[in-house]
Order: sequence, then structure tokens, then C-alpha cells
Amino acid sequence: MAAKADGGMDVRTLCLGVLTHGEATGYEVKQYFENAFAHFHAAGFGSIYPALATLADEGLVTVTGVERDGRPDKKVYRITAAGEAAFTDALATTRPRQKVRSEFLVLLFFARMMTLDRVEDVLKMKAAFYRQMLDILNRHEEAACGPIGTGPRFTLDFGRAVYGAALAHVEREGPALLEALAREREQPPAPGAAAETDPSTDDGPTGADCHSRDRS
Amino acid sequence: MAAKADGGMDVRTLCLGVLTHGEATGYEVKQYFENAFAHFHAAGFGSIYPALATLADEGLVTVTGVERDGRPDKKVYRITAAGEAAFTDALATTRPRQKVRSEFLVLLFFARMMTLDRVEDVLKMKAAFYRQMLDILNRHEEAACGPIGTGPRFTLDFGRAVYGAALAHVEREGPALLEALAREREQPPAPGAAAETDPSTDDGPTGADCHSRDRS
DNA sequence: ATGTTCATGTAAAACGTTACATGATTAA
DNA sequence: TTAATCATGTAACGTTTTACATGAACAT
Repeated sequence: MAAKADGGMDVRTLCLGVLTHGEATGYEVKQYFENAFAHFHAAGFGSIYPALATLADEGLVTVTGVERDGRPDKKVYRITAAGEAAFTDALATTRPRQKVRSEFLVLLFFARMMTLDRVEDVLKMKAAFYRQMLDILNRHEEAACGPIGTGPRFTLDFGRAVYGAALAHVEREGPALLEALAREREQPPAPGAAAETDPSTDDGPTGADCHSRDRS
Repeated sequence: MAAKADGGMDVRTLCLGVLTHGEATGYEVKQYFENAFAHFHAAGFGSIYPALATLADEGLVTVTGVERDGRPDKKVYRITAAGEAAFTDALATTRPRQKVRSEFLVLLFFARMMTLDRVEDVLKMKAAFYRQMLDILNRHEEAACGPIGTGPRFTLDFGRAVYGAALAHVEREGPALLEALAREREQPPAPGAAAETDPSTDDGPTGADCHSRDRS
């Protein structure tokens, strides 16, 4: 029925997925992204509203304008049969990918070039982020009306397990990282490295040319 | 010294970071993204080569063309003092963000609309993905020449802890998910839901209008 | 013979983020 | 009266992905 093979799980497709749970306005779709999808796919109004408009153009959803005195119409979106088919198809054909961009880890990777205070700050922010995520997941569960479905249940527990492990690691190893960095800074730059003002001594194998050469 | 406040940790900045470890070609920078950065920031040639060119234009890196018979020059990039300053500045001012796009979880969230075989496939792919990630991390550690720095050490262990937890969860709860879905499909759609061909009965509170209304 | 690694780049398209622009209602 | 919630959208911008285009060296 549906044409395209693997369009990926973009915001457009996710909106369709939200609407399989029932009708909703763009604003309500956003709530979904902030609660149920919080730990695996964020999206802002800037991508949701255009996505819904596109879906309406393509006949995958219908729009019903609800008049409200003064203000622009409130628009209620509802998925069509074609929309459900398209979504089912997307579920069946999408090759799942995982994309992570963690600026926390980028920063901590280069901890040697940061002040200790900054490293401590970053660790705190990272811990706060994970606590917030766990909070969202817990509140989402409490606020649910009726039992949570099997699929959502899995993703919820998965999120808790992973973010829990992440938080535990930061709390356990964070202080150790700070101590290790502090020790390194007390001592002279360690054996091998000479003057830091002399660029001619800078040719040591620092690691850039040290990649995996082995193949098992 | 550096002008811009929070440009974010884009590929451009990451390349600069790689070059603080020593000179490298674009190809070698890519290796970095595939090994050391594998678990927190991927990038392809299509973003790395242009990024290096931009950095060269801005004077943050220098380029040395190494002639090779026939083929186009091999270009060795080296960070400049301005480049190091810019990178240090980026480390100090970037507000760390975390972006996750997990199509695995999107798919599993909507497990009710997939065949059991497909769900099983997705679970297997997810497990395979985490094993591969753990592999990369382990191989990266073994292949290292000399001890791994304190910062990289932290991110490496963090990756192992998190991916390990994720893998464990999929392996533990994956079969349970499949069983639960199988049970649901044996039985009639459960109490409350009536005929599936009648749209007039479709107005039950399925969840779309059931968001967190509470505020603690 | 065939495939992988090394090695570089461009151009176009897709996608998402941010900032802008507006405005009523309700709770503190 | 101040802030938050509800509610919608557009335009510009920036980033990333994908596809294209080339070619030698080396291992199987």
C-alpha cells in the first residue's frame, strides 16, 4: 500500500504515531514528545506544526478547525486509514538507528584542557540531567490514566535502567575523575614531556597516529 | 581571545579537539570519530572534510600538502595557537546538551502495531548494536598505545556502564516483552474495547488526551 | 579477480533549531 | 501584575546526510 521504503523515523512519522492513540492538537502532540517520548526523541513546535501540515496535505491525517473567539482556530488532527497504513509500513520497514550526541562526554573527554571547577560543573549538570530524565519517566508513569501498554512499558523501564546506570556511574566515578585530575595537576607534567614553550619537542606520539591497526 | 560564546560542540569543534592530540589527515580524523568518539558523536567524511577546510580558512589549523604520485595531495592538518585558544574557549563555554534519537525505542514503543517477528528482529538488532558498541570500546582500549588519559578513561568506562546496562536490559526484558505481546494477541482485545470496525466507539480515552496535569 | 583500506573532495537535499510574531486565560 | 499555560504558525538559518566522483595499494 505505502510507497516509500525506509524514510526513517522523523518527526512527521512520529506525529502519525501519536495520532494512532487518538485525535490531538499540535500542542497536545508536543506534550507527547515531552512525556512519553522524552527519553528517545525530542521535537519542538518548529518541527511539529509543519509536520502536521504536511501530513494533512498528503491525506494521512484530517484537520478539524475548532473556532475560538478571537484567537486562531484550534486544530484537531485525526489519523486516516491511509495514515495508519503509512505508519504501520514505517514500523515494518524502518531500519532502526541510534544517534547520540553527548556534549557532556565530549567535554569530559577533553577534561585535561578544562579547569577543575568547570569539570565539576559539567559533572553536576550531567547528574542533574539524568535526575530530571528519571523524574520525567516516573511522573509520566504516575500520571498515566489506566495501565501502560506493553510497548510503552518496555521503553519506560528501559529508560529508567539506562539513565539510572548513567547517573550511578557519574555519581560513583565523578569524584574519582576530579581527584585524578587534581593529582595530575599537582605533579609536573609527567615523564617524557619537556618544556611546554618549546615547539620542537612537540613531535611525540601523543595519540593522533595511534589507531586500531589490528583486525582479529 | 575567542569571540563566539556558545557555538555548540559541532563537527568543526570536534575536529579541532582531535587535532589537539597531534597532526592528522582528514581520514585519520574520521578514525577518531569511529573509535574514541564512537559512543558519543558520529560524523562522516561529508562533514569532516568541509569542517577542516573551514578551520583552515579561519586560521585555526594549518594544512600541509603531502604529494603522492598521481593521486590528489594527502593533507596533514595541524592546530594553531588560535585554534587551541578557540577550542579551550569552546570547552569552557559550551552548555552541554544531550541529544538522543533512538529509532529502536520508537519502534518498540509501538510494538502493538508490529508483528511479533518484527519485534523480535528489532530486539535482536538492538542487542547486536550494543554488543558492537561494547566491542568498539573494548578494542579501542586494547589498541591504545600507552595509558589512556583520565578524561578519555572516564568516557570509556561510562560508555561501557551505560551500554552494558542497556544490553542487559534488552536481554533480560526482551523475551518478557515478546511473551506479553503474544499473550495479548491470543486473547480478544481486552475489556472496554468493542468492535474494531466501528469508528463511533473509537472515542474512548486511549491516551492522547491523557497527559500530566499534576504539578507537585 | 575481488574486496578492503587508504585518501580526497563536492553538490544537493533533507531535516531540525531558533527566533520571530500573536494573544487569551488562569493561577499566584 | 506577573508568570505560566494554552494555542498556532512562518522564515531564516545551520547542520548533517547522501549520493556522486576518483583512484592507488594491498591482501585474499
